[in-house]
Amino acid sequence: MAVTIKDVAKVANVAPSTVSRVIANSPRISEKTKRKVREAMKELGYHPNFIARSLANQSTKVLGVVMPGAVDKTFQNPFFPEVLRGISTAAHHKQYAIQLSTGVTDDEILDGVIQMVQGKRVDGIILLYSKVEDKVLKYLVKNKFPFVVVGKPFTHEEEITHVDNDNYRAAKEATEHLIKLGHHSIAFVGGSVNLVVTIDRLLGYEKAIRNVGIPFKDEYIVHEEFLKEGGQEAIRELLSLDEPPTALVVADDLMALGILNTLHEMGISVPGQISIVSFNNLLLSEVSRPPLTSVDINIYQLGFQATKTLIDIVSDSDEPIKRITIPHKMIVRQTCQQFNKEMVES
Amino acid sequence: MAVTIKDVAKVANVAPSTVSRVIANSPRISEKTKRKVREAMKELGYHPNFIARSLANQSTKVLGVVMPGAVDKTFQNPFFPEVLRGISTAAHHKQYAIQLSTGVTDDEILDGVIQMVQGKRVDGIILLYSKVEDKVLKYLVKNKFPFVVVGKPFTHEEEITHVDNDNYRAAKEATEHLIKLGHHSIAFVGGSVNLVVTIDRLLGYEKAIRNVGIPFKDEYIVHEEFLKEGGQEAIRELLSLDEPPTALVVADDLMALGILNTLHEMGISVPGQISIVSFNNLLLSEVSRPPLTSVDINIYQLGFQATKTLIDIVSDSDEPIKRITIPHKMIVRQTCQQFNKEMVES
DNA sequence: TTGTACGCGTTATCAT
DNA sequence: ATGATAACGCGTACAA
Repeated sequence: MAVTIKDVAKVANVAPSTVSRVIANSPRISEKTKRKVREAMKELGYHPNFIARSLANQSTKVLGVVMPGAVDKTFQNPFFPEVLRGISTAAHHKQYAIQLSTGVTDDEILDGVIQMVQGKRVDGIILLYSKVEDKVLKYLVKNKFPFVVVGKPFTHEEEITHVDNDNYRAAKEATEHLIKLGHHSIAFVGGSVNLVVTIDRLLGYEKAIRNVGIPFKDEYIVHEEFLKEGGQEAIRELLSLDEPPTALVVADDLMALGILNTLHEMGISVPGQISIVSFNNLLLSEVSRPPLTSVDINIYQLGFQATKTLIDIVSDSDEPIKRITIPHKMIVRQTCQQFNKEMVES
Repeated sequence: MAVTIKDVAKVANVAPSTVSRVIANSPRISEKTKRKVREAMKELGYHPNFIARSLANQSTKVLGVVMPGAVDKTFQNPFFPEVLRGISTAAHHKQYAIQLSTGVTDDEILDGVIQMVQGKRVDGIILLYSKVEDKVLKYLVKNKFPFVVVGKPFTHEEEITHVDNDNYRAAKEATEHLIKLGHHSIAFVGGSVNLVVTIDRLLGYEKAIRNVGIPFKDEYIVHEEFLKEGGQEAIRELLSLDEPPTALVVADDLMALGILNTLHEMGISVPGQISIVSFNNLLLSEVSRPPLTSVDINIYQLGFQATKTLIDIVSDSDEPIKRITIPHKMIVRQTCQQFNKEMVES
């Protein structure tokens, strides 16, 4: 059996409670006994038992992180390691541990969350996605369990603490970038329509084109998963239109990569014949060919701030609701080019 | 305060211990009382408190996962989400939760592990990397704490349960593939020399070339981080040699991607002038240009089996030491080509 | 300043 | 088949 607070107490000739107070560094303990106790702790190699502490405290110092459905490939998106890095850093900083929850179906995920919450395994939860009509989110609100979402809640935005980019503006700017280059036929290739981020970016795109009098065409809107396989289908559909687009706003770098590939196979040059701007600025956007013009959304900060905020919430229950916006920045590389006539004629 | 076992006991008119037995589905409880108790549980919305259970059981039903140093970009390698997916699935399956540990420096990582172990936060640990002289590994062995490593331990291989590919053979086969295509000048671009996987693959490479009488040249061995920035340097060095290689064995797809890019910038065609075979078969190897010939190491299985094994170990302490080898498979795409004279003459 | 005693929610042992 | 009771290791109100 491991060494406990009682063993330390015996060696130091004090009561267990005194040892406990030394651990908490209570000011009501004399320096002398503190030293004595600390020596005993070191001598015995004492380490506090977190489980016991949690039970006594009703607090675990653990944060739950809920990932979206790990439907095989979605998960390979480097977005996740990157948020995790931000989360880890912030958590580690405040001595919190991270518990991960995944599942392939929505019910499995909800199940995991219920385990975490009801089982009192975690003090708070970080939701790594935001979609319409999400059961997990509903469950958390209903049970008044502390949580933050990375992304923007679909409804009750003002009542839920969340950390997000201004995706509306980001997409608007990205689209305007293309417009400034002379493009008029701009298509939008987004991820799942259930994701709020897709909705926001679509709205930003729409605003930008409407602002300059370009009509919004349904045929120019393609929704696919945030993945490369999706990209291939999407692009083929678009190019078969009577008036094919000369530029694309793509919701994710990985998807853009797939599109780049498809275009290459079709013998269409980027940015020669089609310009592309995408989102996330993943590592791989630098090494794609050509390197992607991509909106950096500061994924690390998304995770970091979400965690920091959640810790504030769990450690002070009347922390106000916050809406934190992480700045984005368009990184111009080589997938965009001035519009010219040959594009459509080729 | 949440509903406890006692509340249920009262409602069902039984003792708390009986409720506990019903939860464990003890055969020594009559079906009648079981029904009664279960009804009470449902009525009150009872959920067992995992923390309390852990304290009583001395077991948490949590597995710790230790990632390598999150030195900014290394982490973006999709390898990690993919192992995590395997780990999650296996863990979920057996009702285990996953606790993540990261840190940027080695000491920070060790620190996290010590917290997990001494704090009794986890029942066992999965090490997601294997490098020479690893303090974490040493710590775990010294404390006889249950763990498995994904990869091959540098020493005491027979005494440590681990799940790995046969990287030696995989690299040997990859190299032989190039040899069969007529290549004689084959370079090896590996990741950090401290990683055992790098060492194994290098040995496999060496064996393959020695087998056919090709001398091993130091100048043909380049070590860089498993990253794309690294790739760029590596390739420049190689091509400045008197007798530049006509083929490359590259330790990671992400790195290969960087190399592909660099070569393109230098006006060197792949596979026209240089052939490449790399490892991991990440999603992105399909969408690179040209698509990468890559050895699929079945990352998901690596995580899945490691977790399954670890659970076996923690639930039955005299489980024997195991060495599990996950099969690999070379996926031939378009980065390799028959050697011909023009390659060197161009 | 320090010690005593109880509670946190379970499980397990020993009775009955 | 079930109930009392004592752990598990720690925190804390209350007492001294």
